Amino acid sequence: MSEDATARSDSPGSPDAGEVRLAEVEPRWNISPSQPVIAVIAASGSPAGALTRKLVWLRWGLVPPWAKSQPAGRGLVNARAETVASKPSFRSAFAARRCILPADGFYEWQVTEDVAGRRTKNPYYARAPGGDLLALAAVWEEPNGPVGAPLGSCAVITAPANAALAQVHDRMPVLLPSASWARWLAPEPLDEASHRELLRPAPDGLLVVEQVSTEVNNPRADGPSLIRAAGT
DNA sequence: CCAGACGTTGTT
DNA sequence: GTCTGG
DNA sequence: CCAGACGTTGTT
DNA sequence: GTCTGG
Repeated sequence: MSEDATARSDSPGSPDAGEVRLAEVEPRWNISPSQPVIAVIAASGSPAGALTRKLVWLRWGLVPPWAKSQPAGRGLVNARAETVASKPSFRSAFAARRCILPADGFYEWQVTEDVAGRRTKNPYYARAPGGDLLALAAVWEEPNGPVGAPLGSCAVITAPANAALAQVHDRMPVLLPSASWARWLAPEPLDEASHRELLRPAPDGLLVVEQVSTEVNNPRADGPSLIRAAGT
């Protein structure tokens, strides 16, 4: 699966790499792993009970804190809601560095086999019916190496697909309702009850899911036409 | 004890 | 850093 | 996530 | 098949 979200994203400038300057953000329609995404995190030093937030650029593909630097691969793109609290790669991030990736929607791929046994990958775009931004739950890490990796990194948390998406794929990103944003972003461990309450599949009816052109299968393709429903 | 993995998705 | 496997 | 590349010595 | 790049 992939949360190739249509967050508004662009390459950060060298100075202030992690700082988001909204006026310079360009819209994106095909964000894939390894690329910068905009994340909402708790501002450091915000007092408990008076959380302040800030926007930062993170690279999609979490690099665990014990890794010396950016690994060869793409990093850890997803973390399962069922295991994110205990896996060594995510445990510390889940305890102290939860974040939200704002996105207008996300893609999921339906893999099917035709009669000849060939696999086809058909993309679907999921979004809120009213056009509201979605809040994708994620965890993040600070950059590890001394120099060379200016951005932090993040992994999207997934849960079992809800009914709206189950026909397309068996997993989906965890989507957080606004009422839970503050609790999710607070930089301290989540109690077990909150963990179970927040990290579950989105309610059915939250999303409209439409098939889109396989044009989006090319990671270099971008533009508003990618989210146009197929056949329209 | 030390060495080596540490993640997911999807595919076989 | 921490857990798992040998 | 998907798409596309994947390699070196030595020869033309 | 597997890795890299986007």
